[in-house]
Amino acid sequence: MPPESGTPSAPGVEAVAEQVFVALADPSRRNILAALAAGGPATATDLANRLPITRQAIAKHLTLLSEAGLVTAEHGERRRVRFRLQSAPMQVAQQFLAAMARDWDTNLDALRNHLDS
Amino acid sequence: MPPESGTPSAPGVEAVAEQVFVALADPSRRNILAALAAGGPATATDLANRLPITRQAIAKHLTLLSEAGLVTAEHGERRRVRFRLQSAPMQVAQQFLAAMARDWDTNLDALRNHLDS
DNA sequence: TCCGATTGCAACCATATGGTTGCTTGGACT
DNA sequence: AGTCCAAGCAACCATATGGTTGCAATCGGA
Repeated sequence: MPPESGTPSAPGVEAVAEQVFVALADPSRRNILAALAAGGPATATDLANRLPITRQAIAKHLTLLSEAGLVTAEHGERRRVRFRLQSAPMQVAQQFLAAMARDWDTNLDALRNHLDS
Repeated sequence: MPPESGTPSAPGVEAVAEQVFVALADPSRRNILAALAAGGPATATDLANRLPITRQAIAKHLTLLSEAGLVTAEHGERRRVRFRLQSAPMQVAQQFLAAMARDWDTNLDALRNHLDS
């Protein structure tokens, strides 16, 4: 049986969560996401005007964010590519965190009960 | 005004969240945490028996996890050091994720309203 | 047609990261 | 005293990562 249900090509909850964690672990990436949240969809060069790093660095981060599903690239007129935020993977990661924390506390309780017996 | 309330030496929500993201971005670190969740508090050598990496690698990961607040080191008898899970930072990171996703959707709504006007 | 602006691609660089081997330290037990 | 086992420390290595510069391709407009 496949490890996941839903869309046939679903990468798995943990895989999505890992990509989100990797993405959010970097400050520059968080800055890019914050800029997109504040100013709406934008291109790489547009972001390069507001952030202290070069356009190419931003482009690399955007491909990583795109692979993580946190942004989607929409090709518009005049060869421009606008990137839009996508909150779905973050909610997956959030569920993953919640399940992990719950698992920890559950097993801690089980350990406590074991020590009582 | 200080950026945070609560304990005077509080590192800030984003800083805690970043450390959690960094910690959880690595599979070996997640394996260590899973082993601790499954078997209860354990030492580095104990974990090295269950995981496919060396004790020293695990020790490095444990110091990182300890700095992130995800585990606490308790020194016992005969120079043993046991590591115990700590779920509090994960809940902080979870709140951070939730706030971020909410912020994204809020600003997307604001953009939509702006386009309507 | 030429120019400016924008995207994509490639090479390169410095540092961080994950992991290993090897050695020392330090008890606890015989 | 000698031995065994666990922990700490240090050097080292390969690769990943974040960032840069430079260049080619492509489009719209003067």
